[in-house]
Amino acid sequence: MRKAILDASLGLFARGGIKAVSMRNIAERIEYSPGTIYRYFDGKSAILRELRLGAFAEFFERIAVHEGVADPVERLRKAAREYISFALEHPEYYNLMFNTPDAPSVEDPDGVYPPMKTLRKFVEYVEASLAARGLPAENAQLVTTSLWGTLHGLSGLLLAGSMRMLPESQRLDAALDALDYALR
Amino acid sequence: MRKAILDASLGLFARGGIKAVSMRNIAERIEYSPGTIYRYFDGKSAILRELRLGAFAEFFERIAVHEGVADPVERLRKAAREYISFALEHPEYYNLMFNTPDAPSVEDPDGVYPPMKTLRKFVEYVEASLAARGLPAENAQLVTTSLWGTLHGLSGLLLAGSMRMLPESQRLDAALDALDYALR
Amino acid sequence: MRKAILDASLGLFARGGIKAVSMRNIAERIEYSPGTIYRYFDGKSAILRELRLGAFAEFFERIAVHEGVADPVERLRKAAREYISFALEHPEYYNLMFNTPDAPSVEDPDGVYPPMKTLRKFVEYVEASLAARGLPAENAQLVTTSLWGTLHGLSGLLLAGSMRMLPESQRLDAALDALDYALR
Amino acid sequence: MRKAILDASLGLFARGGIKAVSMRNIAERIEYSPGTIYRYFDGKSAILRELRLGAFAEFFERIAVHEGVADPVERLRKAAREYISFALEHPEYYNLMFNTPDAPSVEDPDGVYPPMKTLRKFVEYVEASLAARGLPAENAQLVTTSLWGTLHGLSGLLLAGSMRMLPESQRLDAALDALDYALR
DNA sequence: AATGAATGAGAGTTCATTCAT
DNA sequence: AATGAATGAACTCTCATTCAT
Repeated sequence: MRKAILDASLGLFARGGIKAVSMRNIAERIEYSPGTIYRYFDGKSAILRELRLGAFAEFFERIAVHEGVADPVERLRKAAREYISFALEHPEYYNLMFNTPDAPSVEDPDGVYPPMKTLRKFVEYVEASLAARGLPAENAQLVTTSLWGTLHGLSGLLLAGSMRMLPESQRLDAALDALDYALR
Repeated sequence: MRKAILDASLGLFARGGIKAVSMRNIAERIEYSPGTIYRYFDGKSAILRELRLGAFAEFFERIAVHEGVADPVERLRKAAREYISFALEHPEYYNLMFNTPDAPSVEDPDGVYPPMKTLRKFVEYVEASLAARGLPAENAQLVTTSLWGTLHGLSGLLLAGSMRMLPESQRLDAALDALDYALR
Repeated sequence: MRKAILDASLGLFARGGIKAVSMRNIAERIEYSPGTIYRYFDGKSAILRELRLGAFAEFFERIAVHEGVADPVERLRKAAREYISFALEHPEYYNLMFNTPDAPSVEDPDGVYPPMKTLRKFVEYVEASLAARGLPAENAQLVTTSLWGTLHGLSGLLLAGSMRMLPESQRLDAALDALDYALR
Repeated sequence: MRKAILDASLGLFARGGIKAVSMRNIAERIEYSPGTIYRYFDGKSAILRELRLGAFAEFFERIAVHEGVADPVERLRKAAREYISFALEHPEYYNLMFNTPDAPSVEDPDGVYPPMKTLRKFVEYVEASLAARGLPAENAQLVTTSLWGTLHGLSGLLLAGSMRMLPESQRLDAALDALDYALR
């Protein structure tokens, strides 16, 4: 039931952005009265918070899905592609995580901003990749920041339709090529 | 007078995000009545549209400021740094351009999404840089996409405070290092 | 127009207590939309505040109406009777002043709780009365407190219907006799 | 169990006035569901009614506690002081009895407004006091009304903070002095 | 005996917009 | 050119109450 509310909220968000997520709209979608929602959530903020937490969790799962790949470089490359794939497949999640200025901030139990978990995973992969190539580990942070910025930027551009200099069919490939390029 | 309205709107946006930009608030700031604004703009959307167009224009100016630099590589590097500087110095412009999902979309007279103009400038710089290094021009589009993504991503991360894994004092340097790294 | 709003509010208060004073009800009474009220008042609190201030002012006027009476004792006696008359004639004012726990507190420009003004007038009258009888002025404060308490108490009892031990016709007289008694 | 509900309600009333007494809040305090309360009471009004009846009963007990005092005048004086003490020690009861306009009216089984019982006790004490001083009993009603009014008024003023013309430390003494004064 | 689910009404407030003057 | 007045819809949230289980 909390699930139904969250689903409805997510659906509204996907269609009309954060402005479309109102208690009234949610209530209408789930075909309950507005007041009922307050049995399951403390208020609008609580809903958005949970939604964002869920998005971050889902995101992390997707990034870590190639954990088992043996070759560190390949593992990193797959994780990076997964990042972009996720953004394209779940634009509503991605926007909710990174492009919703008005959303209430969320902190996980450690008081850490949620994407940190994913970021640390990337650092780990980068370190392994550097080691595999016999490069010094000291640059791991730097390389990860660069990569992370590239991933975030490409995703943002793809989602915002800011890559319209390219025909639609080529956009994803272009982004992935750019990514490979950034990865050397 | 249109200017006054736009200034007021921008000020409101800077302080409280898009939610703070209301006709009432604008009217109060310029010390006119709400209705008066409609003499100069068709409505709230028109104001935001113009504001965004102005932001894109300003943005382009800043990026092109190093046009006169002789060394193509240095020119590119300076433009790239200018990108990030602009985002940090004018977060309200940057957010209005790229991080305001609810804002009405703007197209310039050619029906082109405004950042394209800036993007093309980058392509130009990249091509010159590649040529200067004796590299084939065919990769220019690709390199630019990668660079653009990185710039957009790093700016977004800096503005959103998503680089909290680093102490504040190091964030900008880290981003610039990552940028240099991406530029080789 | 502010007047119309205040009148409507007072009417609602008189009929149904503070709970009946809602923005919606006021709007309905004045036959305007709820939003319109906000052109004239900052909100519900502002309305209630003004209403209370008006009540206190009206109250003071009534108490001071016998200012010109020459005999100090008679002047005091008349003021005291006026107190009770006011409470009975304008129960909505009296209740708004003294029996509306949820009402927002009001302070006059000097930061003084408004009934103080009336209270000081009573002190003045009491002092004059004591002097007229050759009694020491040092007891003025004490006598006034006693008298004020009696007036407040009798008014409260009359308004709350707590004097039902007496037939209705005798209540006011009984209270006034009690008052005279208290005044010696 | 009814007790638990009433206790919870009283606690809520004490903290936040009548607005804080909601079925939801009560349910939360007793750690039952809102619906359960309806097994024990017909609704919110029934709870408040019972609460008020209890308050009046408690009040009466306190007033009558000096029943055994031999000297009639002293007995009356003690009862009067008890009145004010009770109001100060149990403001929640006192306010519920006399200063809660929205509360449902209560009538005891004889169809009598509950404070009548206490009032009659006062009449009794006053009559005895008059007799002890050799004064005619016919004035008893009158004297009692005056005294009752004074007690009610002083209590109300003390509770409402309307005696701010005096420093806090002196307020109670001033009220008691005024009371003694009224009692001659 | 108790719950959990749900409702419908109502609260205060803000908004973009219109329009006669 | 500008205002002041007004609207109607939207917003989040709380409430007393009911009722099948």
